[in-house]
Amino acid sequence: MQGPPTFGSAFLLAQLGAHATQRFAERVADLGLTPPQTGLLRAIARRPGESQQVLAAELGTPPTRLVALVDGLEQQGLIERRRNPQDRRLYAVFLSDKGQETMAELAKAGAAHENELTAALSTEERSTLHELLARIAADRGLMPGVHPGYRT
Amino acid sequence: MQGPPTFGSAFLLAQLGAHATQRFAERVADLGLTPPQTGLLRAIARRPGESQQVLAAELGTPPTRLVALVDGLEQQGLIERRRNPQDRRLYAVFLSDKGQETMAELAKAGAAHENELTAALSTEERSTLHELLARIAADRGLMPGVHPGYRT
DNA sequence: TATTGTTATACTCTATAACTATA
DNA sequence: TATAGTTATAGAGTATAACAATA
Repeated sequence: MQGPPTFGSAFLLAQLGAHATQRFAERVADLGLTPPQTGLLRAIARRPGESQQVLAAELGTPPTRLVALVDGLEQQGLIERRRNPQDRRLYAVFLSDKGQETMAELAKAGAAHENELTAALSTEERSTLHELLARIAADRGLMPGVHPGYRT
Repeated sequence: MQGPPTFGSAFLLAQLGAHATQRFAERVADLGLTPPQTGLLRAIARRPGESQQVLAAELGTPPTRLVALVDGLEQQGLIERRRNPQDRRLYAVFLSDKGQETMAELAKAGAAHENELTAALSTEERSTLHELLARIAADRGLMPGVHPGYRT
């Protein structure tokens, strides 16, 4: 008998997703970061100079939550808040040089994480997996690169 | 250029895993349950009459956390605590008739969840995905059916 | 003295609402 | 009056430690 497996792909996705999140958290903790902070850092790197409101909207998180995240990154000297002279209510958020370096380290950590997680698969199987996962993510309406953990 | 994709399979797994968890939580909320409660209910169905200590060990969660979970299921009349006459410190935990019915509804919800999540894939692609995910889960040392969310 | 289950407590993460300063 | 950012507060969810009953 084949039929639907006892633990289907939906459960495996939830299980592996939680595992992946946990392992990633351990890796970035070595850099002094939390997973939400890394997502924000990437967003700032992609669109430097945006206001906190724009960043919050892009990540799909309440602006209040962003304050603490930005605070943490700023205290570590990874980003800079600069007042916008045209409209002094706004900050423009930028990566510092140290932030750029951290981004490079994050890329390394991400690659190591990717390799560890897919170690059981051949090169061809890895690309098959990636294609299937990307198709599901698109079908389910998930934004590329935006983790649902931010969502309101 | 091919190379490593910007958002690799590790990120897609985390993203899809969080999405799957969220959707599943919405579905079981209709049955008045939380995801951790459904995991416990399944564990009790698989091994009826075990003590809370054994159940906690099986799920990999602190025994103190199990108390609230068991309380919730008991208050809904889905399970029964029965004192063990040989050792009156222990409870033996069983599914009630209503609990059996809820298990059947959970199976239906799980199947609908599975179909929704893999809607973008053909039958053959679904089995390919399942095989690859199961291989990764085994390689990463994940227990079949045990969600890392329980882990200490 | 050890073990099962429980309660009390604290900590983390996040959201909601109220506030300030600028416009 | 409206908007950007902030602070205060409260609510989940979970872990750790202390406790009562039984062995």
